[in-house]
Amino acid sequence: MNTMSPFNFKITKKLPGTLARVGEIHTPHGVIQTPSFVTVGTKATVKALTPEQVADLGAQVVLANTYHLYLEPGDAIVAKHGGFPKMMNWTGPTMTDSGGFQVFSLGAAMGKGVTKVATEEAIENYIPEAPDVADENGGLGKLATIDEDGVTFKSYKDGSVHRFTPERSMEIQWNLGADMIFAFDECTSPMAPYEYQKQAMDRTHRWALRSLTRHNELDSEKVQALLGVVQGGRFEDLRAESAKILAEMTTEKGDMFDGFGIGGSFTKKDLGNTLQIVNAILPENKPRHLLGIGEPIDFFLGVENGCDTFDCVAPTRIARNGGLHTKQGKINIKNSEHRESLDPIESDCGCYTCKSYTRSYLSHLFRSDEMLAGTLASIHNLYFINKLVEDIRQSLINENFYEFKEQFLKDYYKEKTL
RNA sequence: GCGUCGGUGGUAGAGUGGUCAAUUACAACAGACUGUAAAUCUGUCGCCUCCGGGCUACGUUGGUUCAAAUCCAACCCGGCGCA
Repeated sequence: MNTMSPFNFKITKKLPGTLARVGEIHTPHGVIQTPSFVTVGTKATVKALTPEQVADLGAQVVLANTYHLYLEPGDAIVAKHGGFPKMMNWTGPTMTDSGGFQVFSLGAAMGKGVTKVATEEAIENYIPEAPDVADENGGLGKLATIDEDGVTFKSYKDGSVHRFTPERSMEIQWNLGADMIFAFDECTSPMAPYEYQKQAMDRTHRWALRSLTRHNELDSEKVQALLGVVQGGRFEDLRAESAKILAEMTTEKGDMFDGFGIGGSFTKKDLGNTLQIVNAILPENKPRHLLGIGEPIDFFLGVENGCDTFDCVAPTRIARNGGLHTKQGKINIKNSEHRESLDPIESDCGCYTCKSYTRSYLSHLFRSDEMLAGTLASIHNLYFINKLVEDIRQSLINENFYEFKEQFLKDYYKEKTL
C-alpha cells in the first residue's frame, strides 16, 4: 500500500505449511481483525436490522452495492449525506462492490437458476438455452449486455437503460464513499467454457487498469483502498495468470492495487484448490477478499488458503427464508417439527434470539409472516457466522486450527458430502 | 307453512351434460437460496399404484343419459322474503 495511505495491513500470525494468516486491516474508520466476515448491506441497509444490531452481532465491516445505490436513491444523493456509511449510520469500516456481480446476475445468470458456485454435476448437465439469441429482441431477455468498453444495464426497477464502464464505477464508488472499493469486473458464469472465460478475464484485466487509473485521479489523498478482482473461473491456469497480472498491474503514474478481491465462479469441489493457486501468487502483504462466498465450510477453505475477508448474502437471505445455522447443521424453522418446541435455536448460543425466544415462537412468526421473523433469524445467523469466523481466527492464534476445523465440519455436515 | 336462493376437496371460492380428481387463492407438507431483481422462488397437496393406470368423490337417495359436480324428483341442511 501507499505509504501516505491511511490503510495498512499487518500480519500477526501465520499457520505454517499453509497460506493462512491472522491480521489487521487499518482503515480510516477503524481496524478490521482478520479473518473477518463482511456483512452485506446492498442498498445501504442490512436487511431487517439496524446498524446497532449489526455491530452488536460482531460485524466489523459492511459492504454495499454500487449498482443498487446508483439506481436508487442515486449516488448524488448518497454523496450529499457524505457517503453511504454516514447515510445508513454505520460508523465502522465499509466496502462497496463495483457492480461487476450484476453483470453476471442480470446477464448470463438471468432466469437460468445459475449461481456463482456450481457443482461439477450441474456444469456437466448444463444445456445452454436458446433464449440468449431471442434476447436480442428485448422481451424476456437479459438485463445486462457486455462490450469492450463496459456494460449496458436495464434497470430491474423500471427497465430504463444505464451504462457502466470501469471509470463510471469508480466515480460512483467515490461518491458512495466506502473505505475499500473494487475494480469493475465481469463475474462470469461457472457454465462458461474456457474460451469465454479467457476472453472475459482479459477484458476484466483491461477494465482493472482503467479502474486503477480513474480511481487514482479521483482519490489523490488515498482515502479509499482499491482492490483488483481476480477472475479466471474454474480454470487453474487462468486463475494463476489473472493473479499474476493483477499483482503486478501498475499505472503510468506508478499506482498499484491496495488489495485484491477473488471473484467469479467456482465449483464446490475446487474452491480451496483455486484459492491456493491464486493466493500463492498474490503478494502476501496485501489483503485478499473472497467475494460472495459464505457457507460454513467455505470459511475454512478460504482461510486455510490465504483469504482474509469474506462477504456473502447467504446468512441474511437464508435467515429471512427460515433457514437457521446450528452447530449441528442448518435447520428450517418453518418445518412442522419446530412448531411446538420450547427450545431455543441453539441452547448454547449467545445471541439475543437464542437467549430470548423459543423455536415455537420463531415458527409462529414465520408462519404468520411477521416482520420480526426476519430480524430475529438474521440476528442468529449473523451472530453464528461472525462467531464462526472469529473462532477460526482464534484457532489460528491458539494453533488448533485443524482440530477446530475437523470438529466443526463433523458436527455441521455429518455424513453429508463436503 | 309458502316462496326463493344455495349446499363443491383443510378453508374461501370457480365450474352448470363429456376436454373434471375438478381453475384459482390461502392453509398445509417439503426443497432451494453463496460479491441480494430475493420478507423470494420451486415442488407436492383424494386414496392406491408394478407410474400404464385403478378406485372413491362435488349435501343424501333415486332417476334421465352412451356419459352427471353439472339435468329431473324426493328428502336433509342453511340464508333471505312473505305469512
